[in-house]
Amino acid sequence: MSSGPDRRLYERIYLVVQQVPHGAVATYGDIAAVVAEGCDARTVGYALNELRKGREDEVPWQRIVNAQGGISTPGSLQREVLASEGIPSDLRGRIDLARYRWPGPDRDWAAAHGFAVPAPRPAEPEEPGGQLRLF
DNA sequence: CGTATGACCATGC
DNA sequence: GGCATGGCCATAC
Repeated sequence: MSSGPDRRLYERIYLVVQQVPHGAVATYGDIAAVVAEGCDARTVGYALNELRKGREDEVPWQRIVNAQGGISTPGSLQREVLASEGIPSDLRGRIDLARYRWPGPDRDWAAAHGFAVPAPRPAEPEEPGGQLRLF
């Protein structure tokens, strides 16, 4: 069964992206791990690219960044919007994932929508050398 | 149906 | 740390 959902896959990707709250970011790989059905990081980027045709305001595409905390979209729009949401980027244009990364979808929500919830990974080590957290 | 492309990622040098 | 390569999966032609 479930053979060949085409654009349905995109809708599922959008659904997961919509779970990323204001003030947080997720990586393409994070989204793919939740969708997990014939979906990988690249497919997520492919799906989000389709949003540029008029659905930008339906899905918080700006909260999706690459695995290095960098912005993969051209221009500075995404970085500006994230900054307005309280997510700063350093001089290299990278976001502190250890601090702003979305922990994943709510377990009940995921189960209700048939998504697999990947096991929570051990907290990533913050930058050694005295990275001072503000809290 | 083979080839090329893409808002990716992990690995190796 | 940066650059090159392979792998990954879905679409377009």
